[in-house]
Amino acid sequence: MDTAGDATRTAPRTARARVRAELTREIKDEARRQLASGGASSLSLRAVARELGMVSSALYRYFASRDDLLTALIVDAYDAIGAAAEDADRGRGGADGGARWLAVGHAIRRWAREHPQEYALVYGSPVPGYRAPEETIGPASRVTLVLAGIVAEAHACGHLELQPGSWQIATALGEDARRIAELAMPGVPPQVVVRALMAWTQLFGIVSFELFGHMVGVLEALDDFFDHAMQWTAASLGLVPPAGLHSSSAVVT
Amino acid sequence: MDTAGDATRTAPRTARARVRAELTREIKDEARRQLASGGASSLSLRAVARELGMVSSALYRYFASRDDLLTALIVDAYDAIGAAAEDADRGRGGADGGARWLAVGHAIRRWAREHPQEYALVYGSPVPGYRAPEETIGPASRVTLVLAGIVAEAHACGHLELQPGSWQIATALGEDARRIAELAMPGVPPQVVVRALMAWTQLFGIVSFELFGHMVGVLEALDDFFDHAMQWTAASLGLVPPAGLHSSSAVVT
DNA sequence: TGTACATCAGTGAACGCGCGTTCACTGATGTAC
DNA sequence: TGTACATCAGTGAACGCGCGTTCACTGATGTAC
Repeated sequence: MDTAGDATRTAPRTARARVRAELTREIKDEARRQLASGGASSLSLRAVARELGMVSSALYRYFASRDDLLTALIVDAYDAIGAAAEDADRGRGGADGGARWLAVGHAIRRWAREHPQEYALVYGSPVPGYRAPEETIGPASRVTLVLAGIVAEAHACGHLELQPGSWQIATALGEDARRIAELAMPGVPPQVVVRALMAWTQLFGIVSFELFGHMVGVLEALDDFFDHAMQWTAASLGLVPPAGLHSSSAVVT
Repeated sequence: MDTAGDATRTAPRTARARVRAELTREIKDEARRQLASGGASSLSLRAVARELGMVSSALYRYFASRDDLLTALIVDAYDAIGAAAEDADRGRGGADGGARWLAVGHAIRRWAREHPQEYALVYGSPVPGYRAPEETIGPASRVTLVLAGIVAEAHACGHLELQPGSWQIATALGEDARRIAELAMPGVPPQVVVRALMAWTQLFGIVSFELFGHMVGVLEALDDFFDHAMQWTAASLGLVPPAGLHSSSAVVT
């Protein structure tokens, strides 16, 4: 929602700038296409240039090196998955933490299944010889902040039902939890923060196992399993009263 | 525990065969070393040969192709992680499911941290252009069977404390669970099987996030967090009475 | 509105490199009698 | 124990390929006056 003035100031002014923005996009699109059919290590500047009808050296007007192009793709992937999570959560502010948790979880999984190589680029094995620069940190945390926000808001509204049972937390872990709470889930007690971290790793653990082939021959009802796991983690976080979960068809993908 | 006759029949008889076995091992060792410093895609037959003082074509006496060598490394990695799990569980048969679960979980994580690139080879993004042949299936399931065995034996001994609360399971998921129970955890009810699948993905989800860099700047007390998560999943499986878990120092890595 | 200059995009050739795999070969090791 | 032949390991040259990156260049687009 920019003002007209801001829009014209950030939008490309000259024809040259417009063409440049367009071609930058086309290069990334073609690179993504190559990513989809062969993974990060088979992404080649020459092949991208060839496919776009350019000479390979021309790409250096747009990206300083192959690693720069890779970084742009990584940032885009983080941004895309973050946006998918934000979109799924938009307009659901406040009340029903359980429904929000399920909606965001399913949105993350859906994006991952639709973009398996981009998912692998950011959540798979690190690309050998590639060091992620700092500019990836912000986009990387978007999706995590959506999940944390759900817990934080449920807590702020007093909707978090704390689980019974005293689970002691080791000192160092407790400090981490307090730090994380301050950053992303203000006021949320350490026990819940730790449980949120478990839910976070649970979610991505399932999605990664699915996409990386470890469920083949093991599980077939992948949708059901994921939904079940999301309901379980929602309950373990206190986003939902444990007795209230019976049907797995509450949220349909 | 072979008989002497079997041993002599399977052991290399001639000098040639002994040298061949030795060199095969050396090739894989060197390949592993290259894996450790650059990932699967930077594994090169020529570089391996160079390092061993051979000519590159000589490797084709030992492995029919680069993919064949990669397959051997994958099988070895699965076998190594499976053996690590089995070793940690050896001699603990029967009684204390919680302790076994923790010991095996920590052993898996320890192996992964000591062999990050081998872990990434099997649990990270699939190697582009490489299709895992059937011979990897057996070794791949070793580690999983150890975990399943702990749950199965706890159940068989009547030590499994079923969690309260009725969690309905979708039909298709229930069928998967029954099939898995038959294969790996006979007699274990579907609810527990599903919870075991969640514990399984939770475990590898944490290890992968750790090794692939997603905990950097988030969590520092990685040991504590993993131990906490393992205790939590053990309790959720009923391997341990929920009230019995207080200290996280029960199992030391 | 028109000119002079600066900026930029894209070209094409080249550098230097490493890769997987094949093939005809030499010489050593193993086997059968 | 000794000889004749078969098997195998390793060599070295070659094929054909693709890659990232640099560089001097041409011609088009934009800017300042």
